Amino acid sequence: MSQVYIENLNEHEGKEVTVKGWVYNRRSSGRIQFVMVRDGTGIVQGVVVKAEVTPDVFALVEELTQESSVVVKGIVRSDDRAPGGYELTITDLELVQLAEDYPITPKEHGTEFLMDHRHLWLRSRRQHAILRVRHEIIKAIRDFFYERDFVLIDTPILTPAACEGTTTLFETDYFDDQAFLAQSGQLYLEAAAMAFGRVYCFGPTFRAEKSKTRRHLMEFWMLEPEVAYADHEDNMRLQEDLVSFIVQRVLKHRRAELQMLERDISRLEKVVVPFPRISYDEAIERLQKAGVEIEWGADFGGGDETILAEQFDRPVFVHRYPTSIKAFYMKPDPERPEVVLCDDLLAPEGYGEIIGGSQRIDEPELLKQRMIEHDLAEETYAWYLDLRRYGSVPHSGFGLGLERTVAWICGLPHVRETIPFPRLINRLYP
RNA sequence: UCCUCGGUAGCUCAACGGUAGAGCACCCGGCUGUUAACCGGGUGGUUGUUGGUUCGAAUCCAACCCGGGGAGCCA
Repeated sequence: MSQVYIENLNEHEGKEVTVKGWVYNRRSSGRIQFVMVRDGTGIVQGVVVKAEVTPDVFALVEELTQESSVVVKGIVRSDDRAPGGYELTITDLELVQLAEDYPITPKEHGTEFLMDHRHLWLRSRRQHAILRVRHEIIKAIRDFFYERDFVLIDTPILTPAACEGTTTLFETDYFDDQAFLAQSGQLYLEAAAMAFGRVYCFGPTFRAEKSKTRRHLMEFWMLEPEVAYADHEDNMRLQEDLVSFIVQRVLKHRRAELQMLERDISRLEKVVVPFPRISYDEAIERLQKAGVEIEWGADFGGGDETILAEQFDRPVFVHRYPTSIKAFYMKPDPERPEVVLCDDLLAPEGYGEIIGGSQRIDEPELLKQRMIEHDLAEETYAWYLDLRRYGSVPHSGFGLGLERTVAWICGLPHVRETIPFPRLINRLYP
């Protein structure tokens, strides 16, 4: 008799199976005991009746502590009284290890305590639901780009210099030289786009900003596609296609997890193309109309983004920001050089910016000029300028923050639960 | 870095100038269908740290440490 996973128990009704897992909780009532067993795929209630097992097994079950590891034999029965619809009438139980007092009890805990025990917190149902949605989103992203014949290009994590000069980088020693942890793969990806046409990278990204908000991690995962010969409009279409594809996929495959998280699914069902597009100019007008004191030329704060996003029922593009507040590589609008061909995609319900994208400068002279303006060392970026010397073409790309996307789709108030081991400003443990 | 809220039992919290408490966890006992089971009993405290005010401080004051939320910055 081989191991059966709890998520497949319905295929074994009436049969005796072996489940290998951990004790989630235990209740007793004299001559009958209920042991909740989880195995990573689900939770099932085991019923131990004193008259139906050996005295040794019954006594052993009485000793079981939360999270003790056990191998359970039992008969699968359908029962309306059981959480999940199926339960296991236990015939035998083998203790693998008796767990010490488990810190995370079935009662409430504070965030600090749970974060200190993140390695154990991952065993809880809520964390399972979130991380399975994350898993589904990652799979959706990879499928989306595979189906569209993009090539995955892994960009380096150790880099010699900043991508966008303003951001703080984690510094490290590189054989007595200086190196930084990558804050973006974009520049390398532009090189790859000139080689392969349609490419993307998807990996960890590091920012040493002393940010302390619900939207920031020091280490987060970013998806960055880059497409040769794509202009700003093509870029936004790719973004909305991707985001709606991700949402549809999660709705299709992870509905149970969303329900466990008590996510308002109707809000997600509205996320279909096309997404509304408003210019930065229009966004400023909308904010001023809403009573926000903001002038043309200023960047938006988190609150401003929320006000804008609340005016729509699906993610909204804000495009053509002032050149002065955006990155050096963004291409100015030929008809209005004071703005660049860029876009931010703001998620609904106050989740803020999940994508930032732009068409890139393809003229060598302008790019060189911008790099001088931004005090970027020419020798460090010589290779990047080469891309404009040898067959330069219009091209565009964007970056999608995975954790913000997971937080939005799951309806979580904070990004820290969207990654297995979050790196926050004051947390490097566990 | 700044603003704001908080730190009391292993955990979640109460007591807000006058003997430091409850629920859960844990230990003992009871219960044949429990659903964060329930019922009875028990163990468990340098009230974040240091100093001050007071007859008396968890409580009031100051500094510091740690954490939550927010700002800036960004995905």
